[in-house]
Amino acid sequence: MSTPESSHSSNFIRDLVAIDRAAGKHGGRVVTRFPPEPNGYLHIGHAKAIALNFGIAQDTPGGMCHLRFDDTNPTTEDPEYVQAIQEDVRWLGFDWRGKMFYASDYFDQLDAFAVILIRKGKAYVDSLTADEIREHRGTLTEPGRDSPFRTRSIEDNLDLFARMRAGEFADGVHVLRAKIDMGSPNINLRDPILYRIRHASHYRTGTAWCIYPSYDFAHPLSDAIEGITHSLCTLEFEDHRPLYDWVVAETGAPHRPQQIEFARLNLTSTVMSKRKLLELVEKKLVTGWDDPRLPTLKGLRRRGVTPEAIRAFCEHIGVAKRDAIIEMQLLEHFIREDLNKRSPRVMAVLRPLKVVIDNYPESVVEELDAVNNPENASAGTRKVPFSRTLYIEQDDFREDPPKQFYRLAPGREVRLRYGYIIKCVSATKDPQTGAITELHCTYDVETRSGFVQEQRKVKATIHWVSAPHATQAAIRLYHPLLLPDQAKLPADQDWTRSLNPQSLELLSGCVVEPSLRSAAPGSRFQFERQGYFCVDPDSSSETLVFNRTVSLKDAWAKIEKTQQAPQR
RNA sequence: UGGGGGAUCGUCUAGCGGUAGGACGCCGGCCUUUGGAGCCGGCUACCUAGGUUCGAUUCCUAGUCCCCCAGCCA
Repeated sequence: MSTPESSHSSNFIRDLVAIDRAAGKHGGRVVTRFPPEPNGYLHIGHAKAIALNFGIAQDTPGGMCHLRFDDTNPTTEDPEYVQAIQEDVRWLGFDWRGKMFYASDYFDQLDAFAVILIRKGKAYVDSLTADEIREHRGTLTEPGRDSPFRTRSIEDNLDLFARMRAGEFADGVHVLRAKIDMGSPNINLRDPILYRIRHASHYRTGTAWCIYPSYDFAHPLSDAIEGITHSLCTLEFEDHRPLYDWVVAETGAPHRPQQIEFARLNLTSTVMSKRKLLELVEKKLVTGWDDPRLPTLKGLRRRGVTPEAIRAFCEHIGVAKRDAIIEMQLLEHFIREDLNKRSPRVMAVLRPLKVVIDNYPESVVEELDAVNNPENASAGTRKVPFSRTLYIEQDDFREDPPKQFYRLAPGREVRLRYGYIIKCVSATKDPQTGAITELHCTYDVETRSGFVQEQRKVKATIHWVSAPHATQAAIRLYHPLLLPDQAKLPADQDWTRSLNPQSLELLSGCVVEPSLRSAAPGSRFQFERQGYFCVDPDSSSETLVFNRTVSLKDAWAKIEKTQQAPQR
């Protein structure tokens, strides 16, 4: 039973669902739901919930997963978000198969359920102020006290609730509360609020209503109305579960869903809370909700991350009840793994250093054959122009090469990818700054790529771009949003102080091979030896703009780092 | 000090009374016209203390530590 029969690894929720199904609970049906409030954009934490809910439905014969907008708070919600959320869920590769709902569609039914509760004496209109209600609620260690209005007659409650609904009262004057137990050790059971007055226009129902149900009332009933069998949510709702069950039972709702909680996703070196994301956007600390530094799905998409990578990540991290913080490197691993298989390779020089091949004829241009993707032979080959002057990466030359540096240095040889072995003859320096401005090299005509007669080995192969054929580009490199080891600032301190001021690195004057000239926004490439990049929508016909999705693993960077770190 | 949850390699995660497995990461090697990819090998983990049992990560007891809850947010 617990052996995985699909591509999905199991987890305790899948196990519970399988057990219920085997036992014929809910008639053997499995219906889950993803219930966002349309008050913000989705992020990778939501992706975990989406993958879980839709994944279970997908893997269960006859299983369904609904998309439901929990839009019970008119003051925070916006249709822009309902659109964006649908796009994001679809982009991730999931399909609600027409089962898209809104809690606001249930306002009539919810209202009727509230009346049922009032009639049963299980709900009452409270006329305490918000402050008074808080005072009566007690504390974590002290029980609450009954409101003086708790004993109102059913008739009065019915009348008052009708007048609340009719708009006779201002915001906050009355509230409908469940009559449960003000002494409960579970604060959620101390007569929770079911309805509040809000004279606000709802983006879907307009001004038809001026009372709105709370989450604790609307959510379980929405689940029940839709016939949800397994209502999956995050851990912080664990002690709402008794209330969830109470609402479903006391209203006599026709169906009893089961709430199951799991730990939300946390990732290192980024922020996931709605509040912090919003703050970053509003204070213009990032460029918008789709800033590629953000873990929003829009941001990840713009950065070049694929939905396949996100799904693989979600699958791998599992679902459990213990709080966990997943290392960003794990996400990066799945991004690289996916991009490695699918990305065409091209050559691009991020920080160009001009190279003149002194013994190469000036007027000649050769078209060299380059492999598009060594992981995928069917991707074929392309021609890359080679000429006497070209650009290589500044990092690929060292005037005074350290140990284990295999690249170019005075008197040293290196292979130009798909081309010749060249030897560095001299380096020209800026007399002012001492910076290397130009390299002079010679090439060995015998060593052209593909010529078999000579099998000379060199330690390194470097990428390059022919100078006269180069296409200009701007490239954006992204670094962690947060400074390392700053995750735990004192709570009273401004968290934005832990932001990495260098999270965005803008490179201009980059050069890329000419095959990229007309690359479309969104297209992804591996820049050989550098990383995975995608064309940003900011690209224009004049300037190509690339985002680095993720770097390639860099063995030399590691060596260099350990060389610099003195032994202890 | 109320209630609800949770503790397994550095980080995630499996385990359901019978040699603690996998992934990421890290270290080393092989291979390589990407210091990429791939391949091979290695890496001080069951919170503590008792108990039950032939045998405990698993069951029991008592602790310890961590997370959540006092919105008319979700």
